[in-house]
Amino acid sequence: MNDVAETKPLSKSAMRRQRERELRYQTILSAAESLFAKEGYHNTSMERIADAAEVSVGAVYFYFKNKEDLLACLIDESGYCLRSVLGKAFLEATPDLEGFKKAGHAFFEDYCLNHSDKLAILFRESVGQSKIVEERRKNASERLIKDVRNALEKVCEGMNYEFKSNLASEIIAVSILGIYERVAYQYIFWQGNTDGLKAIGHDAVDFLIGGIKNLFREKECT
Amino acid sequence: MNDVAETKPLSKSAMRRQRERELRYQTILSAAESLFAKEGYHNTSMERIADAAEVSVGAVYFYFKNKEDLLACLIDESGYCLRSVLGKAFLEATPDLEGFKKAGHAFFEDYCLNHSDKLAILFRESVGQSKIVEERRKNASERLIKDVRNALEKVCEGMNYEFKSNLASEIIAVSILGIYERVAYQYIFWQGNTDGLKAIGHDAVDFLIGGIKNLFREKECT
Amino acid sequence: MNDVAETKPLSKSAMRRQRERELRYQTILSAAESLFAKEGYHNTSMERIADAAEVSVGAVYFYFKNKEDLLACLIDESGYCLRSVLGKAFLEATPDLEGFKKAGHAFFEDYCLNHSDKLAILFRESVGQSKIVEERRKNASERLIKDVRNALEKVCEGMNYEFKSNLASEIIAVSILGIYERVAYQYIFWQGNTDGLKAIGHDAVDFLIGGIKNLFREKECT
Amino acid sequence: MNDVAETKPLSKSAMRRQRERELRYQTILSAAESLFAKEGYHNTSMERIADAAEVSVGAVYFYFKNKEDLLACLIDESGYCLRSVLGKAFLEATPDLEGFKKAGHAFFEDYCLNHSDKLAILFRESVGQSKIVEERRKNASERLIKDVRNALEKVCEGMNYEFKSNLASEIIAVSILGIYERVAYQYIFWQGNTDGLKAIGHDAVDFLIGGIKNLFREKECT
DNA sequence: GATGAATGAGCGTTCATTCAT
DNA sequence: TATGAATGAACGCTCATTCAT
Repeated sequence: MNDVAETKPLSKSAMRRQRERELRYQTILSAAESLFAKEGYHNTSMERIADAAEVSVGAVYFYFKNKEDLLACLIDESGYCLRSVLGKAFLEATPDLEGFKKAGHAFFEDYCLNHSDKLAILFRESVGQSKIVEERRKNASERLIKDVRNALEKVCEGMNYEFKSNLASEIIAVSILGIYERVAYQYIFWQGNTDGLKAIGHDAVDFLIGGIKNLFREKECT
Repeated sequence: MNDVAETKPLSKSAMRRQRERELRYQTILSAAESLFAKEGYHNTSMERIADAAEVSVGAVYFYFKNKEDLLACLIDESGYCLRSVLGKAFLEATPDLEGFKKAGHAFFEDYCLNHSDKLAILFRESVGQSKIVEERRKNASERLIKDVRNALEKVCEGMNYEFKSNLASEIIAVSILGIYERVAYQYIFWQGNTDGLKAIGHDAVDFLIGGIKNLFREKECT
Repeated sequence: MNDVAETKPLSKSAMRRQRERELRYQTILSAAESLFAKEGYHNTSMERIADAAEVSVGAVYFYFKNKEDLLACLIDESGYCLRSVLGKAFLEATPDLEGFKKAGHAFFEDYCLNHSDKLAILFRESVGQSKIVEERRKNASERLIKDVRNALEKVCEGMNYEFKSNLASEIIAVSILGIYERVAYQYIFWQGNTDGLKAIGHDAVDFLIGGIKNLFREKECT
Repeated sequence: MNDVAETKPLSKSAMRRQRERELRYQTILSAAESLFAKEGYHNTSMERIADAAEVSVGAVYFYFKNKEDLLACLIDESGYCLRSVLGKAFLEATPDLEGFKKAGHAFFEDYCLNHSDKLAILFRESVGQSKIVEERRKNASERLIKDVRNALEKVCEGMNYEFKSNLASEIIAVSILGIYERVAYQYIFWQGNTDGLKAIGHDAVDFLIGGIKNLFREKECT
């Protein structure tokens, strides 16, 4: 695992194997993602995943410890993807609340629509499955919360605001994620209303912006 | 068949049987609720439920069609209980946003703490289990949304406000529930932070009040 | 159980009870017959039978020892009914082979069509169920065989024939029943061809008449 | 996908696996056959079959869809075996009614005695079990009927006979099978009279030969 | 006599996981 | 590395039968 030592003498065939390994890994993960999202975690057997990935059951176990691990990896991936989508939106925005608007729209118009399997994994299929899975969801959630809090801090600084309470920034972050999750659940999973998502997202973003503002106050002079 | 005639002469033994039936029903339901919440839906076998309720497996199947039905009934109960808690808070409040504050605090300080098993059923154990269960959750959710929207309408009238958009009242309702759910999940299920829930709830309520306001505007004069 | 002693002092209410008892017994038996024939013995639960007979499960067990007993009684009834149908045909016929023709037609045109539930019980639902049931079927079969052999003996006498072998009369009887059973099974249960049954029966009867003749020979003079 | 190319290079280990697979399949099927025949279909649990075949329950389900499938396969096998036994007898006979005599004797003296488990499956254990099983029995029956009718046609041609009616050949076939079935049932399953089967078969064959003749007539000159 | 709630052994079936090849 | 047959514990569910009322 020493990168320097390993990097050089990698023969061509070894490199090809490496590439194939990663390809296989991703193929299996994708197959699982799609099946978990479409059929449900418990309705998807390991054999079914192997079939869909066009490998043997044994191969799935070569790349993943077990079924739970497969789900855990998908949670990580889905969480990472969501952070990317939101992060990109924040980066492109001015350091005021515009970032939160952009991020909100990115969630509803990009993540929900273009990564709906990941959405399903993160907010539906991985819920209440086991200690380990719940731990992974918690971690993914915490990373997201941290990102949002960082963005929040920047806004604070940029606008000379402070939080009304110690907890405020965390509560804001959790609340925003709650809104994302539930609005998506309601309109994507339950109503399949993908067309109206832009308008829905618009109001949801307005709501959360109002919420943020209400936990800010202008910084007192010292 | 004559209701009046039939109602009265219900013999004492028949009445006792009726009572016992309902008691048994509730005993089983409670056992299942507790086990589902504590061990997880999939980790709880029907035999385990029967044992906990001190009845035979067959008895469980006499009162409930199957395991799924047990969960569906628990969803209904949990949803109903939540509506009661929130409804009571609204009733005791003035017809302005105070109702939403009271309801929020009721959720965090009453429902989350005194009905944590129901919380777990509604927001964790019943997620992503099956078509039928999801349908039941959706229905429970819709009833809650309707309640919140009704409360919203009253505030509108009482304060001469109107919604910024057609969707606004629904989005508000969904968002509030999203905040409830996620904040509860974060601090109860993941952090087990029951002591701080009052403070947490306080900020969360502030957040959602800000959100609501941001989707209101003063009614234009005609 | 002494018939003479019991017969006289039967009070009116006792008689009514007796009648009701027999009515109930028959109602349950009919319900079971219909359900066994239509849904299959194993697909019919005791509860289902009780429902159909509009009595409680306990009542069924009051009149019948168990499910097996219900089937055994139905076998007896079905066998008795078949004997009646065939016996009547024999009685109305001349003491030559005409009786066998009439009996054959009676089987296909009366028993198969008017007592198809009994047919199903006797030839389908009771097959291979248990030692006891099989014993009952054997007994029913033996009574039928005896009847047929008696008819055969009469034809022998009347026409001055004798059997080619000791076994002949039994084999004839068994074979005739085999033809009845299988032809009925083929055209009723498998093809549902009730309309063509007359023509079918005609050929089947011709076949068995030929068979009988082939095991007869003219009695040698002594 | 090229059959010629693919057939050859089947590696030795692959071939051995193939052989083992088929062996296992047959072992399980045999175990089931024996148990179904001896204990009855409903009294035989899948676990019992697995034990008898010295494999795990899972292995049984690897080779067969379910218990019903096991029975269905056994029906096919039993039907095929019976066709072989009868077919061989017909082939060895002259193209007159001798074939039907030989086939009859083959049934009673070969099939009934050497394949009594198959006899039990075909005529006892598979009766009235389910839609699917009944369908399989019907198919097996139809193939047998077709064979017999073919043999009948040949006799017709060879002896310049014709059938008395359109239905005749089918009725003959069905009747013959009915005689086989019932005679076997009576003397094997009910009386366990294996010793007398030759004599019994002799008379039964005489009976059915008489039956056939009675549905033939000499072809009219044109 | 009649009821129907309660029992609980037993069954068919699934599927995550392993391991010899 | 890759295969896929084999495992077997575990589960949901059924239903004939009983028995207190």
